[in-house]
Amino acid sequence: MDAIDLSLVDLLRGNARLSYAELARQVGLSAPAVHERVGKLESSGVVRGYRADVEPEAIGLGVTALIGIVEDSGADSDDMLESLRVLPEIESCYFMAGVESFLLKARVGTIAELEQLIVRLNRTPGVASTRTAIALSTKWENRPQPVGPPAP
Amino acid sequence: MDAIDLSLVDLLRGNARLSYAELARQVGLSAPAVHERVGKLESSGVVRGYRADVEPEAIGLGVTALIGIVEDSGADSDDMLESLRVLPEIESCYFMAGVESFLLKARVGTIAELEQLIVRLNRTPGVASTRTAIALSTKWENRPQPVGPPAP
DNA sequence: CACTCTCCGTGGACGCCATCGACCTGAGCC
DNA sequence: GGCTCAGGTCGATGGCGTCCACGGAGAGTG
Repeated sequence: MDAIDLSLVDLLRGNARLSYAELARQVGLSAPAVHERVGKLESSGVVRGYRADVEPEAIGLGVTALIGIVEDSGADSDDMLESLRVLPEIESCYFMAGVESFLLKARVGTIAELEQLIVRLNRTPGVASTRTAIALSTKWENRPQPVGPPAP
Repeated sequence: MDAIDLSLVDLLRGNARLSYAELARQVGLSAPAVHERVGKLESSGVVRGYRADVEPEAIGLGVTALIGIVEDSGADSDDMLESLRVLPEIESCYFMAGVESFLLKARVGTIAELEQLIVRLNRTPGVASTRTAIALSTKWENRPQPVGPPAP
Protein backbone atom coordinates (compact mmCIF):
# COMPACT_ATOMS: atom_id res chain seq x y z
CA MET A 1 0.00 0.00 0.00
CA ASP A 2 2.22 2.83 -1.22
CA ALA A 3 1.47 6.27 -2.63
CA ILE A 4 0.65 4.86 -6.07
CA ASP A 5 -1.87 2.42 -4.62
CA LEU A 6 -3.46 5.30 -2.75
CA SER A 7 -3.86 7.35 -5.90
CA LEU A 8 -5.30 4.36 -7.71
CA VAL A 9 -7.83 3.91 -4.94
CA ASP A 10 -8.58 7.60 -5.02
CA LEU A 11 -9.07 7.64 -8.78
CA LEU A 12 -11.34 4.61 -8.66
CA ARG A 13 -13.39 6.07 -5.84
CA GLY A 14 -14.02 9.04 -8.06
CA ASN A 15 -14.78 7.05 -11.20
CA ALA A 16 -14.84 3.29 -11.05
CA ARG A 17 -15.10 2.92 -14.81
CA LEU A 18 -11.75 4.46 -15.66
CA SER A 19 -9.81 2.20 -18.02
CA TYR A 20 -6.54 0.66 -16.91
CA ALA A 21 -4.86 2.64 -19.66
CA GLU A 22 -6.24 5.88 -18.25
CA LEU A 23 -5.28 4.94 -14.69
CA ALA A 24 -1.80 4.12 -15.97
CA ARG A 25 -1.45 7.57 -17.52
CA GLN A 26 -2.60 9.25 -14.31
CA VAL A 27 -0.15 7.46 -12.03
CA GLY A 28 2.74 7.21 -14.49
CA LEU A 29 2.96 3.45 -14.84
CA SER A 30 2.23 1.02 -17.66
CA ALA A 31 -1.20 -0.53 -18.05
CA PRO A 32 -0.15 -4.06 -17.04
CA ALA A 33 1.49 -2.72 -13.87
CA VAL A 34 -1.73 -0.93 -12.94
CA HIS A 35 -3.73 -4.02 -13.77
CA GLU A 36 -1.68 -6.07 -11.37
CA ARG A 37 -1.81 -3.48 -8.61
CA VAL A 38 -5.57 -3.11 -8.85
CA GLY A 39 -5.92 -6.89 -8.88
CA LYS A 40 -3.96 -7.09 -5.65
CA LEU A 41 -6.03 -4.31 -4.08
CA GLU A 42 -9.14 -6.29 -4.95
CA SER A 43 -7.96 -9.64 -3.69
CA SER A 44 -6.55 -8.17 -0.48
CA GLY A 45 -9.95 -6.67 0.24
CA VAL A 46 -8.96 -3.01 0.07
CA VAL A 47 -11.25 -2.62 -2.93
CA ARG A 48 -14.43 -4.54 -2.22
CA GLY A 49 -16.18 -3.87 -5.50
CA TYR A 50 -17.46 -1.28 -7.90
CA ARG A 51 -20.92 0.19 -7.69
CA ALA A 52 -22.99 2.45 -9.84
CA ASP A 53 -24.28 5.36 -7.79
CA VAL A 54 -27.98 5.52 -8.63
CA GLU A 55 -30.59 8.14 -7.80
CA PRO A 56 -32.80 6.17 -5.38
CA GLU A 57 -36.04 7.90 -6.41
CA ALA A 58 -35.48 6.72 -9.97
CA ILE A 59 -35.75 3.10 -8.90
CA GLY A 60 -38.72 3.54 -6.64
CA LEU A 61 -36.92 4.01 -3.33
CA GLY A 62 -37.95 7.49 -2.38
CA VAL A 63 -38.15 7.10 1.40
CA THR A 64 -35.02 7.01 3.54
CA ALA A 65 -35.16 6.31 7.26
CA LEU A 66 -32.68 5.82 10.05
CA ILE A 67 -33.75 3.34 12.67
CA GLY A 68 -32.15 2.84 16.06
CA ILE A 69 -32.60 -0.50 17.74
CA VAL A 70 -32.50 -1.19 21.47
CA GLU A 71 -31.70 -4.79 22.24
CA ASP A 72 -33.40 -6.94 24.83
CA SER A 73 -31.13 -7.54 27.77
CA GLY A 74 -29.58 -10.94 27.22
CA ALA A 75 -30.31 -11.03 23.52
CA ASP A 76 -27.77 -12.57 21.16
CA SER A 77 -26.48 -9.86 18.87
CA ASP A 78 -25.28 -12.34 16.28
CA ASP A 79 -28.68 -13.97 15.96
CA MET A 80 -30.26 -10.58 15.61
CA LEU A 81 -27.75 -9.54 12.98
CA GLU A 82 -28.75 -12.53 10.90
CA SER A 83 -32.40 -11.52 11.16
CA LEU A 84 -31.53 -8.00 10.07
CA ARG A 85 -29.34 -9.12 7.21
CA VAL A 86 -32.28 -10.88 5.61
CA LEU A 87 -34.26 -7.67 5.25
CA PRO A 88 -33.34 -6.18 1.90
CA GLU A 89 -34.58 -2.71 2.80
CA ILE A 90 -31.72 -2.28 5.27
CA GLU A 91 -28.99 -0.70 3.23
CA SER A 92 -26.51 -0.14 6.04
CA CYS A 93 -26.12 -1.52 9.54
CA TYR A 94 -23.83 -0.14 12.23
CA PHE A 95 -23.16 -1.55 15.66
CA MET A 96 -23.19 1.46 17.92
CA ALA A 97 -21.98 2.63 21.28
CA GLY A 98 -24.94 3.78 23.35
CA VAL A 99 -28.37 2.61 24.33
CA GLU A 100 -29.31 1.77 20.78
CA SER A 101 -27.09 -1.17 19.81
CA PHE A 102 -27.75 -0.92 16.10
CA LEU A 103 -28.37 1.90 13.74
CA LEU A 104 -29.92 0.98 10.41
CA LYS A 105 -30.30 2.99 7.27
CA ALA A 106 -33.34 1.72 5.39
CA ARG A 107 -34.68 2.66 1.99
CA VAL A 108 -38.24 1.91 0.91
CA GLY A 109 -40.68 3.13 -1.68
CA THR A 110 -43.49 4.39 0.49
CA ILE A 111 -44.32 5.29 4.06
CA ALA A 112 -46.58 2.24 4.15
CA GLU A 113 -43.62 0.01 3.39
CA LEU A 114 -41.64 1.76 6.10
CA GLU A 115 -44.43 1.02 8.54
CA GLN A 116 -44.34 -2.65 7.60
CA LEU A 117 -40.58 -2.73 8.05
CA ILE A 118 -40.82 -1.19 11.51
CA VAL A 119 -43.48 -3.68 12.52
CA ARG A 120 -41.30 -6.54 11.34
CA LEU A 121 -38.33 -5.15 13.23
CA ASN A 122 -40.30 -4.84 16.45
CA ARG A 123 -41.39 -8.46 16.08
CA THR A 124 -37.82 -9.64 15.60
CA PRO A 125 -36.57 -11.67 18.58
CA GLY A 126 -34.07 -9.70 20.62
CA VAL A 127 -35.46 -6.30 19.65
CA ALA A 128 -36.74 -4.40 22.68
CA SER A 129 -37.66 -1.21 20.88
CA THR A 130 -37.00 0.86 17.79
CA ARG A 131 -36.76 4.57 17.13
CA THR A 132 -37.24 5.78 13.58
CA ALA A 133 -36.20 9.10 12.08
CA ILE A 134 -37.24 9.94 8.55
CA ALA A 135 -34.91 11.75 6.18
CA LEU A 136 -36.86 14.47 4.43
CA SER A 137 -34.12 14.91 1.89
CA THR A 138 -30.64 13.66 1.23
CA LYS A 139 -28.28 16.58 0.79
CA TRP A 140 -25.47 14.27 -0.24
CA GLU A 141 -24.43 10.73 0.42
CA ASN A 142 -21.29 8.61 0.26
CA ARG A 143 -19.20 11.50 -0.88
CA PRO A 144 -15.65 10.22 -1.29
CA GLN A 145 -13.16 12.21 0.72
CA PRO A 146 -9.64 12.63 -0.63
CA VAL A 147 -7.22 10.18 0.92
CA GLY A 148 -4.35 11.44 2.95
CA PRO A 149 -1.26 9.89 4.44
CA PRO A 150 -1.92 8.52 7.94
CA ALA A 151 -2.02 11.38 10.42
CA PRO A 152 1.04 11.88 12.65
CA MET B 1 -37.12 3.74 -17.94
CA ASP B 2 -38.33 0.29 -18.94
CA ALA B 3 -37.51 -3.18 -17.68
CA ILE B 4 -34.25 -3.32 -19.61
CA ASP B 5 -33.07 -0.04 -18.14
CA LEU B 6 -33.88 -1.40 -14.71
CA SER B 7 -31.79 -4.51 -15.26
CA LEU B 8 -28.93 -2.41 -16.55
CA VAL B 9 -29.08 -0.27 -13.42
CA ASP B 10 -29.26 -3.40 -11.32
CA LEU B 11 -26.28 -4.99 -13.03
CA LEU B 12 -24.21 -1.83 -12.70
CA ARG B 13 -25.10 -1.46 -9.05
CA GLY B 14 -23.70 -4.91 -8.52
CA ASN B 15 -20.57 -4.41 -10.61
CA ALA B 16 -19.89 -1.03 -12.13
CA ARG B 17 -16.97 -2.31 -14.20
CA LEU B 18 -18.96 -4.69 -16.37
CA SER B 19 -18.16 -4.15 -20.04
CA TYR B 20 -20.86 -2.99 -22.41
CA ALA B 21 -20.47 -6.28 -24.25
CA GLU B 22 -21.18 -8.19 -21.06
CA LEU B 23 -24.15 -6.00 -20.18
CA ALA B 24 -25.44 -6.55 -23.71
CA ARG B 25 -25.27 -10.32 -23.28
CA GLN B 26 -27.09 -10.14 -19.96
CA VAL B 27 -29.99 -8.06 -21.22
CA GLY B 28 -30.20 -9.51 -24.71
CA LEU B 29 -29.37 -6.41 -26.74
CA SER B 30 -26.39 -5.38 -28.85
CA ALA B 31 -23.46 -3.54 -27.33
CA PRO B 32 -24.18 -0.21 -29.07
CA ALA B 33 -27.79 -0.31 -27.89
CA VAL B 34 -26.63 -0.82 -24.32
CA HIS B 35 -24.04 1.90 -24.73
CA GLU B 36 -26.72 4.35 -25.75
CA ARG B 37 -29.11 3.34 -22.97
CA VAL B 38 -26.44 3.67 -20.30
CA GLY B 39 -25.42 7.03 -21.72
CA LYS B 40 -29.01 8.24 -21.39
CA LEU B 41 -29.27 6.91 -17.85
CA GLU B 42 -26.14 8.89 -17.01
CA SER B 43 -27.17 12.14 -18.62
CA SER B 44 -30.68 11.98 -17.19
CA GLY B 45 -29.19 11.68 -13.71
CA VAL B 46 -30.48 8.21 -12.90
CA VAL B 47 -26.89 7.00 -12.76
CA ARG B 48 -24.85 9.64 -10.96
CA GLY B 49 -21.48 7.98 -11.24
CA TYR B 50 -19.44 4.89 -10.53
CA ARG B 51 -17.53 4.38 -7.33
CA ALA B 52 -15.05 1.88 -6.07
CA ASP B 53 -16.20 0.48 -2.74
CA VAL B 54 -13.14 0.73 -0.52
CA GLU B 55 -12.47 -0.66 2.95
CA PRO B 56 -12.27 2.58 4.96
CA GLU B 57 -9.70 1.28 7.43
CA ALA B 58 -7.34 0.62 4.55
CA ILE B 59 -7.17 4.30 3.72
CA GLY B 60 -6.84 5.55 7.25
CA LEU B 61 -10.49 6.25 8.03
CA GLY B 62 -11.16 3.83 10.84
CA VAL B 63 -13.60 5.90 12.88
CA THR B 64 -17.23 6.30 11.82
CA ALA B 65 -19.61 8.57 13.67
CA LEU B 66 -23.17 9.75 13.25
CA ILE B 67 -23.79 13.29 14.34
CA GLY B 68 -27.16 14.90 14.87
CA ILE B 69 -27.38 18.67 14.65
CA VAL B 70 -29.93 20.90 16.35
CA GLU B 71 -30.32 24.24 14.62
CA ASP B 72 -30.53 27.60 16.29
CA SER B 73 -34.03 28.96 16.06
CA GLY B 74 -34.03 31.38 13.16
CA ALA B 75 -30.90 29.96 11.59
CA ASP B 76 -30.67 29.77 7.81
CA SER B 77 -30.48 26.12 6.82
CA ASP B 78 -28.97 26.90 3.44
CA ASP B 79 -26.09 28.86 4.93
CA MET B 80 -25.46 26.04 7.36
CA LEU B 81 -25.51 23.47 4.60
CA GLU B 82 -22.77 25.37 2.81
CA SER B 83 -20.68 25.33 5.96
CA LEU B 84 -21.21 21.61 6.32
CA ARG B 85 -20.46 20.87 2.68
CA VAL B 86 -16.98 22.29 3.09
CA LEU B 87 -16.02 19.73 5.72
CA PRO B 88 -14.59 16.74 3.84
CA GLU B 89 -15.07 14.36 6.77
CA ILE B 90 -18.84 14.51 6.32
CA GLU B 91 -19.58 11.67 3.97
CA SER B 92 -23.37 11.94 4.03
CA CYS B 93 -25.81 14.63 5.08
CA TYR B 94 -29.54 14.15 5.57
CA PHE B 95 -32.13 16.76 6.36
CA MET B 96 -34.31 15.14 8.97
CA ALA B 97 -37.71 15.37 10.50
CA GLY B 98 -37.42 15.87 14.26
CA VAL B 99 -35.52 18.03 16.69
CA GLU B 100 -32.21 17.36 15.00
CA SER B 101 -32.45 19.04 11.62
CA PHE B 102 -29.44 17.34 10.14
CA LEU B 103 -27.91 13.93 10.52
CA LEU B 104 -24.33 13.58 9.36
CA LYS B 105 -22.25 10.51 8.77
CA ALA B 106 -18.62 11.40 9.29
CA ARG B 107 -15.51 9.34 8.80
CA VAL B 108 -12.17 10.23 10.35
CA GLY B 109 -8.92 8.51 11.20
CA THR B 110 -8.79 8.95 14.94
CA ILE B 111 -10.93 9.91 17.89
CA ALA B 112 -8.83 13.07 18.18
CA GLU B 113 -9.87 14.09 14.69
CA LEU B 114 -13.48 13.36 15.57
CA GLU B 115 -13.14 15.65 18.55
CA GLN B 116 -11.81 18.42 16.34
CA LEU B 117 -14.67 17.92 13.91
CA ILE B 118 -17.26 18.17 16.68
CA VAL B 119 -15.67 21.32 18.00
CA ARG B 120 -15.72 22.86 14.55
CA LEU B 121 -19.37 21.88 14.13
CA ASN B 122 -20.36 23.44 17.44
CA ARG B 123 -18.64 26.66 16.40
CA THR B 124 -20.49 26.76 13.09
CA PRO B 125 -23.03 29.59 12.94
CA GLY B 126 -26.56 28.27 13.18
CA VAL B 127 -25.61 25.16 15.15
CA ALA B 128 -27.25 25.09 18.55
CA SER B 129 -25.99 21.69 19.64
CA THR B 130 -24.69 18.38 18.38
CA ARG B 131 -25.11 14.81 19.46
CA THR B 132 -22.53 12.26 18.40
CA ALA B 133 -22.85 8.51 18.31
CA ILE B 134 -19.83 6.41 17.45
CA ALA B 135 -20.12 3.31 15.29
CA LEU B 136 -18.11 0.53 16.90
CA SER B 137 -18.28 -1.53 13.75
CA THR B 138 -19.91 -1.44 10.37
CA LYS B 139 -21.81 -4.65 9.75
CA TRP B 140 -22.55 -3.65 6.19
CA GLU B 141 -22.99 -0.48 4.25
CA ASN B 142 -24.60 0.67 0.99
CA ARG B 143 -25.81 -2.79 0.18
CA PRO B 144 -27.68 -2.59 -3.12
CA GLN B 145 -31.21 -3.91 -2.88
CA PRO B 146 -32.89 -5.49 -5.90
CA VAL B 147 -34.97 -3.03 -7.90
CA GLY B 148 -38.65 -2.38 -7.33
CA PRO B 149 -41.08 -3.84 -9.91
CA PRO B 150 -41.25 -7.60 -9.22
CA ALA B 151 -39.39 -9.30 -12.07
CA PRO B 152 -40.33 -12.66 -13.75
C1' DC C 1 32.39 -7.64 -3.87
C1' DA C 2 29.93 -10.72 -6.76
C1' DC C 3 26.19 -13.85 -6.90
C1' DT C 4 21.53 -14.81 -6.94
C1' DC C 5 16.75 -14.52 -5.55
C1' DT C 6 12.75 -11.95 -5.62
C1' DC C 7 9.82 -8.28 -6.68
C1' DC C 8 8.05 -5.29 -9.75
C1' DG C 9 7.91 -2.99 -13.76
C1' DT C 10 8.26 -2.66 -19.18
C1' DG C 11 7.39 -3.86 -24.04
C1' DG C 12 5.28 -6.64 -27.52
C1' DA C 13 1.47 -9.43 -29.25
C1' DC C 14 -3.17 -10.66 -30.00
C1' DG C 15 -7.94 -10.93 -29.54
C1' DC C 16 -11.87 -8.54 -27.58
C1' DC C 17 -14.17 -4.30 -26.79
C1' DA C 18 -15.83 0.56 -27.40
C1' DT C 19 -17.64 3.40 -30.51
C1' DC C 20 -19.01 5.43 -34.92
C1' DG C 21 -21.71 5.50 -39.08
C1' DA C 22 -24.97 3.36 -42.22
C1' DC C 23 -28.96 0.98 -42.57
C1' DC C 24 -33.46 -1.35 -40.92
C1' DT C 25 -37.97 -1.63 -38.71
C1' DG C 26 -42.29 -0.65 -36.35
C1' DA C 27 -45.43 2.96 -34.21
C1' DG C 28 -47.79 7.05 -34.50
C1' DC C 29 -49.78 10.54 -37.36
C1' DC C 30 -51.21 13.26 -41.29
C1' DG D 1 -50.33 5.04 -48.11
C1' DG D 2 -46.27 7.58 -46.97
C1' DC D 3 -43.43 10.60 -43.42
C1' DT D 4 -40.94 10.83 -39.48
C1' DC D 5 -38.74 9.50 -35.49
C1' DA D 6 -37.04 6.45 -31.86
C1' DG D 7 -34.43 2.83 -31.16
C1' DG D 8 -32.58 -1.26 -32.74
C1' DT D 9 -28.77 -4.33 -35.63
C1' DC D 10 -24.61 -4.82 -38.33
C1' DG D 11 -19.87 -3.92 -39.80
C1' DA D 12 -15.50 -1.59 -39.42
C1' DT D 13 -11.59 0.23 -36.93
C1' DG D 14 -8.65 1.91 -33.49
C1' DG D 15 -7.75 1.40 -28.73
C1' DC D 16 -7.76 -1.45 -24.70
C1' DG D 17 -7.26 -5.57 -21.65
C1' DT D 18 -4.48 -9.13 -20.70
C1' DC D 19 -0.87 -12.70 -21.25
C1' DC D 20 3.99 -13.57 -21.45
C1' DA D 21 8.95 -13.13 -21.62
C1' DC D 22 12.42 -10.22 -20.35
C1' DG D 23 15.25 -6.84 -17.39
C1' DG D 24 16.83 -3.98 -13.56
C1' DA D 25 17.04 -2.57 -8.46
C1' DG D 26 17.67 -3.98 -3.75
C1' DA D 27 18.39 -7.42 0.13
C1' DG D 28 20.64 -11.13 1.94
C1' DT D 29 24.72 -14.24 1.83
C1' DG D 30 29.29 -16.53 0.80
